[in-house]
Amino acid sequence: MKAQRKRSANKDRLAEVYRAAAEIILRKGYDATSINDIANALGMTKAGLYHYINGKKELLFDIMNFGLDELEEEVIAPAQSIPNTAARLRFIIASHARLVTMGGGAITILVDEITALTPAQNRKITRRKRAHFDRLREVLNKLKSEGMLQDVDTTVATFSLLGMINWLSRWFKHDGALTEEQIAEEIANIALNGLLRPESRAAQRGLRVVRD
Amino acid sequence: MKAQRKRSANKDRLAEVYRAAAEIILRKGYDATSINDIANALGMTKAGLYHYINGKKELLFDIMNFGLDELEEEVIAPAQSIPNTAARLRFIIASHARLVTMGGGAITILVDEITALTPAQNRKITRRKRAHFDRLREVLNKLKSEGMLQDVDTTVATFSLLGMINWLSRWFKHDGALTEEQIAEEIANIALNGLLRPESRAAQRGLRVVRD
DNA sequence: TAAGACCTACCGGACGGTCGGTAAGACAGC
DNA sequence: GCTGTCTTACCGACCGTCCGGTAGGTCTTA
Repeated sequence: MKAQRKRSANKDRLAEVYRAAAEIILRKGYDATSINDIANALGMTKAGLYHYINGKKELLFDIMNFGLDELEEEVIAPAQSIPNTAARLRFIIASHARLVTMGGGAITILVDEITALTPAQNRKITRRKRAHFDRLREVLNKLKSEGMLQDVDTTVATFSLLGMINWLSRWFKHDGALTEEQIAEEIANIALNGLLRPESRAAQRGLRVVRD
Repeated sequence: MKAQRKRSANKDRLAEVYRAAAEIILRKGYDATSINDIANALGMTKAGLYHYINGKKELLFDIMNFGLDELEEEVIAPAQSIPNTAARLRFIIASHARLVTMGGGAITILVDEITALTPAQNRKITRRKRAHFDRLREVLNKLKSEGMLQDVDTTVATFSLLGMINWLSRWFKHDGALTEEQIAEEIANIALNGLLRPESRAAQRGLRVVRD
């Protein structure tokens, strides 16, 4: 029964469906997006759209997997060939940021609408996300063992990196002052070098202000 | 007709309503949370809950304003009394992070469910968010004029800071390895000092890997 | 002529919200 | 201290709307 075997003729239109659905879901959120919204955006009726998809949840699940495929293809795989660890980290940050800002690539983000999935789907996506997280943290651990990392917890650092990058989709506008390329570089700089100049760090370092 | 004049007897229960609603909305998202969900969590029926609220959107709007009040009270106001700019920035980052992780404080985050609001409500929340963003960027600009900032775009830097902090709510678990206090410090360190040791930056600096 | 790509029409259910109540208490007058 | 009035804090039943999903038909293309 499952619409598994999509032929090549079909495939182009199916990609359009994914692209349109991802764009709307990203903008309005999964729950607030109706099947009709997606169908209309494609110049179709709801029933027509059901010719291509097997349900709303499965559509979301497919799009998430598509986004994760993209991430592995465009960020992880090419990063493997960069021998220097610091340079590899920079590449991962910048290219992931580019994936978020570039048209369509923003799909990676809605990987976080996991609550809308069935438990089984949720588990699969969570596992893939977890694998990506671990790979990224592994890079930081390697840097640490090479003595190149500041004294930071690599788990918190990994989450912070992903936070910076994923938050991009909330504020980035294509007609803004900076290009996708410039923003990717800026984010990599901020993450790797921090905000303060090394010689200006005395003023805040060691200072802790705690509220009770 | 509007339920404006809530007496003090009423007020405690209203706070409970907000707290319960915020907790559920934060966990499941606004659209996926039904009025019934909130009512049940309070041991009430839907109609009973409507004794306290004037509608789902207005409930969300009230909670958002509550979160922003909290942010100004616990982060912005106390920061004013810190004269050193770098120390002030560190305090803002750490205390905002604490606000996100501490119980109930996570409310700040759902300020980002703005699409669910009416246009008028949306405008008001957006204005308050914008004001906060501007205040934060102003701190960075001041640091820049004092020559203490690295060569970064302060707009991108501000968004990145907020991204790191807000993303916290997605991964922080109260029973994790680090305390709220430790995580706040870690995030402040990462943001201010970056990931790489200053003397280890040559390997990646100036290196750009671009895909086409 | 058969399959693919759509459509119109419809269903069951969930949702936000409303309505007419009511139990329990506060408070006044006698 | 009893009675009648008013208010608060809720409830059960219900309504109209919209949503995800389906059944069955029609048009097009190879």
